[in-house]
Amino acid sequence: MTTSLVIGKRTNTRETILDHAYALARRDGLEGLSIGTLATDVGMSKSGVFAHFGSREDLQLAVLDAGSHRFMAWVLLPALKHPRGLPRLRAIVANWFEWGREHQSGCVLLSAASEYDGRDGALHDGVVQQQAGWRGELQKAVDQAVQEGHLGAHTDAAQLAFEIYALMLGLHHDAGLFGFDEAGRRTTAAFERLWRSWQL
Amino acid sequence: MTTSLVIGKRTNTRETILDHAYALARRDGLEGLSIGTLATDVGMSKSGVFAHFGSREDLQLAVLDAGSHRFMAWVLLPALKHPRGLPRLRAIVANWFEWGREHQSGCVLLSAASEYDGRDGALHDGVVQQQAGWRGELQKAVDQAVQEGHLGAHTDAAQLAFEIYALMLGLHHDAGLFGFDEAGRRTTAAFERLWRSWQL
DNA sequence: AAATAAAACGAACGGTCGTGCTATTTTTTA
DNA sequence: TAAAAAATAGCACGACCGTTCGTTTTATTT
Repeated sequence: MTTSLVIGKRTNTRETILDHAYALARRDGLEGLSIGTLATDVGMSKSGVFAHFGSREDLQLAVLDAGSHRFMAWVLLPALKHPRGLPRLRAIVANWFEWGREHQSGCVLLSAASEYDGRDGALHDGVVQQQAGWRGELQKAVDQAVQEGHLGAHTDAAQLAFEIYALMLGLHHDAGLFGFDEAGRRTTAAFERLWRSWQL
Repeated sequence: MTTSLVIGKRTNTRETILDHAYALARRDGLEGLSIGTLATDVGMSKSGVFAHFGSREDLQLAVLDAGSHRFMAWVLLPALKHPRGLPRLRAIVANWFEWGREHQSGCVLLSAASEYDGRDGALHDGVVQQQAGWRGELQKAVDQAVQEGHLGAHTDAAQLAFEIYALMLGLHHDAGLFGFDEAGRRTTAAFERLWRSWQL
């Protein structure tokens, strides 16, 4: 009677652990994530959880990776159904905005960026790689909008990507401290001005 | 033979401790600040340091306050020598930019904002109060620029303050991850566009 | 059903954490 | 200079940290 899921038990509980770890890291950051708390939360023993990752750092890296995948699945993938150019770019921003609403009580990727920007090590490298990758995707979307003629041919894609990112940082910041509603209004207004100023 | 500094020994060493604590918190955040490490760093016993604050939370609050004062002394105060309006506003931004250069390896206020935005307690309240206060100062400077006729009368001061803040978040973010030089260029370019678009 | 492999547990390790407490040293006051 | 007060050190506490290891349970294979 071999039920034998193709995924295997190991992969399965590992996924469960990562779910809980991701949730905990949203509140306390990757640096605040402890194996003991995580084990209690997931209903396992400390050593049982530990065995799945081999070290705390590997756990943190796995959570970072999980966060990256979730972000892409939420923000980038759905936007690919929209036509290349400005429609897709605006879809990315809209999805990102909703991601911000969902994660106003803490985003793993963003807190990781500020936790590890100053030091070195595997986590720093992972964060830089993740951030550079996402910035690249964003820049690519801008580039396509230029190619499609939706933005001026002289547009500096890296510059616009930076400004888009800065506005989303403003959204997360203000949403976390002062509430999402007002932060969302300000961000929306800023984006309207942004599109207008780059379309000419 | 009473040398008797007016400041008193207590205030004096407390200031020394806060200096070291501030430096440590720049790298590890307020949450990563530990009394043992701090005591070693300042060359005192753990309990000796502890006695100056009564609790770790009070120490963290004191460091937050110290950071706030340093920021104001660096960014706002020197700008007050410039004439009200756009000159002073631009001076604020310029000083803030230089503050960013100096603090690219971690800013206590900014990391505190992302550390405590999600939870509650005295530190959360302190961070919100500090951030709201600074945003208020920024908004006031914008308001004055409107009154002086340097910005259009229809200018939404809170909106412009938000966008200025967002760009500085972008600067800190990119400087920490990708280096200050490119981040500084992008931020400068973004500000040029920003001033132009609000001056009309 | 028996043998084998995988997974989770439980206890313990050396460390560090924040925090009390009492003693000792240093500074200030008289 | 002696007495009073303030500042610091030293030590211990319970709790939690990441990690290791041997045992026990669970799942897979023969």
